[in-house]
Amino acid sequence: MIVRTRFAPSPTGYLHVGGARTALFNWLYARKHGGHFILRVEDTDKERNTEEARQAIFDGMNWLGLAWDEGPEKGGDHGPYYQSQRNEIYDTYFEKLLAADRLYKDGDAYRFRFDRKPVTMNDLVCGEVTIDYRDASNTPDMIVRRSDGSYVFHFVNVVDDLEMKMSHVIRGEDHLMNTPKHLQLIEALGAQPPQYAHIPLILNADGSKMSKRDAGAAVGDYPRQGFLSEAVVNFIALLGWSSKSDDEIFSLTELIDRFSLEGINRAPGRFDLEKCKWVNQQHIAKIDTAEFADLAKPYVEAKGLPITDDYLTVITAVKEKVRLLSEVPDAIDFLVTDKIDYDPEATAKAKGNPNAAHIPALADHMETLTEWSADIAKAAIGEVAKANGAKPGQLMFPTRVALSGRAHGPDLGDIFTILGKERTIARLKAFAQ
RNA sequence: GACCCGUUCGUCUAUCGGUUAGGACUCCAGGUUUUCAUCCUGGCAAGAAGGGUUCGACUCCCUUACGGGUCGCCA
Repeated sequence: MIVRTRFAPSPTGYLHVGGARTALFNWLYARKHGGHFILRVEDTDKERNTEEARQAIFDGMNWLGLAWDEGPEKGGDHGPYYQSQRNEIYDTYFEKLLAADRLYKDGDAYRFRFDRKPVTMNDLVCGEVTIDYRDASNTPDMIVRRSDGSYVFHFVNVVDDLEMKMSHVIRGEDHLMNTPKHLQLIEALGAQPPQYAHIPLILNADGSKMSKRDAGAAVGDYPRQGFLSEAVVNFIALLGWSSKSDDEIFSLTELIDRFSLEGINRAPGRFDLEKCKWVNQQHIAKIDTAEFADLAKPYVEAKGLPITDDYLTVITAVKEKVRLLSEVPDAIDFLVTDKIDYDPEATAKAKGNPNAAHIPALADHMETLTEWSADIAKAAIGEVAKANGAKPGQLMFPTRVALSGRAHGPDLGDIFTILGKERTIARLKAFAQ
């Protein structure tokens, strides 16, 4: 059997992390088993569909790196991949149900007559679940065709999964109660159902239901916030799935290698932005400097900062200091421009430090230097400190604040190297004033 | 309300009857870094409650509580 999975969003809003994770799990499962991953657009709700939403979903999928083997912009043997273009196919299946005497009119609409019996599904995540369809009050016959002649979700979704030869349907738990309906439809059509796996939903940090407006909900916000796509993929994979090992940082290919449906959890998970940032930091640490420099460049330019000749050196100095790409501009601004925002708290602390009194002496000493390097400049601190009966380390904090205006930042040696002798001395003198 | 799924540190999770209940994020304390960060070490912190079954239960069963989902001519 060839594994075929799909992601079937309706273009009515931006790509949500829950949807992204559903797409990811389907994609991973297909890749893991050498199968095919299909993208199908469920645009049967003409009222709510928008082109912007469709584009946002495609953009989100592309950014996450979840390429589809069949679908819009790609083609395939089971198209068209927009449900709005598949009406003739649905008509055929509708006729089949009609011929089987499973439909009856309700006004101008058509309802599907359920078999009044217990329906058991064998979910790959939830296990055996039985819904008793003898209780009609709980399971009223469902509309499959509206009075305007259009078909509803349950019907087209089932027809397409059959027509597109899906082997596995991995979807959100919000569909669990829909599955027996779909099973009934498939049985009435005399077809074999795919295997189902229902994954738990994603909640906000406080346990409330995550909606489109909540922080972290829209995949489209992540690039803007400075997340690496692979980190986001890594994080959402970990929300509701476990590799059953102590490892947590995975590349896309490592995820494919480790993924299995057995590792999916049953309880809904809460979205923890702090951990997501930590995962991002770990991924930043893993990529090489040149790639990091390229990724950070748009953020630097967006803030109006110049890309200096020594940009790579500057970037190297802060690579381990940031968790998000968007933090890069603030981390390097004092290195690539001469405008320094002196943090009041750090400045007060530095000025209050008795060793700050030696800053002018340090500047004077540095002016006598004929050569300049990180080591030479650091040695200068050592000498000035010793001459004044202080430890070198004690002079480093005031120096750091004098040069950067803040308490945290790159290695002092890196700062010396990037600023050079003249700018270093100028800043020391300015600070001492 | 009915039906379905679930419940291990604050959060994400490991454990598939026998463990001092392990790891990660966060937080705290040390150490490395002459500075910042990284990093390393240590610490705080959990089986919702009550009944069973069993020599033995976080693990299996029941009840209750709590959380989530579904009950559309939305998807």
